[in-house]
Amino acid sequence: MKQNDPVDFFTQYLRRNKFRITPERFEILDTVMECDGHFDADDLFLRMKNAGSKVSRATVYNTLDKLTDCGILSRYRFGERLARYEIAYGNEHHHHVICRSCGKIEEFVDKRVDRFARDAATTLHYSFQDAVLHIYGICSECRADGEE
Amino acid sequence: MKQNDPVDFFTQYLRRNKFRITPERFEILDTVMECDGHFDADDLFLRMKNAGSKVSRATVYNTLDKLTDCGILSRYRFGERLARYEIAYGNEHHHHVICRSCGKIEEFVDKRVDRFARDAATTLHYSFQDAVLHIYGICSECRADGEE
DNA sequence: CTCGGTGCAAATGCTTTGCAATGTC
DNA sequence: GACATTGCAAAGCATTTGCACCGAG
Repeated sequence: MKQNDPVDFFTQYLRRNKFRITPERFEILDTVMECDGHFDADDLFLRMKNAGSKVSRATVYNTLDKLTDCGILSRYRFGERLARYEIAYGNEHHHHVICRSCGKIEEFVDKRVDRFARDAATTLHYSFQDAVLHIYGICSECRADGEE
Repeated sequence: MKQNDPVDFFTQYLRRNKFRITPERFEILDTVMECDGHFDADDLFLRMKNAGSKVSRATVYNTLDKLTDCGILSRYRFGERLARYEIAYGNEHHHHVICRSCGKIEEFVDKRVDRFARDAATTLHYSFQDAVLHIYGICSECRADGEE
């Protein structure tokens, strides 16, 4: 049972919202789907540019917005000014542990946190969209380095 | 039993780290302690400027860093580019529910989330510093407005 | 008296915008 | 053909930096 692919999903989203189907949008989606882990807008733009693409930064930003909007991507800010993205489509929802020293990011799944988050939203009469848990600390390698 | 005040606390932090005791730093701390809820660097700078202060933006940013560092303030980014601050000193640790429509932010306390976060950090061999849970949704007023 | 801190203005870095040209519907 | 979308360059905005002066230790 194959889940229908992100290209179809994005096409439907664009149609539903009366956005146009442009080659740039799908070129960006294709490049995005090849990323593993986190990436930022400029990573993506430069990767495309180096691969010979003509897309502009403006279009990359515009499309990243739409991909985030429809849930294909998740957007995060790990205490920085730049936005980082990650593929959400077809991946299990997870949280992040970030090392304040080297910036390394690890993931973990905790359904209980998601459930509590949903409950908290309901209690405060908010509809629930999503919950983002960031845990900050120092990873074991950095602690070892610091001991010298 | 009165807890010793933030001015003493900040003084000790500065001494301990061999930073200088300057009037600007305490002028900023005083203004910060008068804030309720969330504020950003420019809020603070303008409030001080309007009150006749001579402090510069650079000093405000520098001091906000130090106040965050020593734990008097918490710094957040609610999916925006600007950083928001809130007094942490003497307040219970809490999480936030944010309305994606009007930007309203409400707080709630959930010790279980903090405990799970600490456990996750430990499991991944990170020392634990802090955990930030942001829950996004739409508040009841905005949902009502949208129905018209 | 030394060097960290300050104010100011200019620089930076990520993101958005204005505008004329283009291509989808 | 209308008008959303594009590419480009310029603007915007939060924050940082360079530098000359100042003042805490």
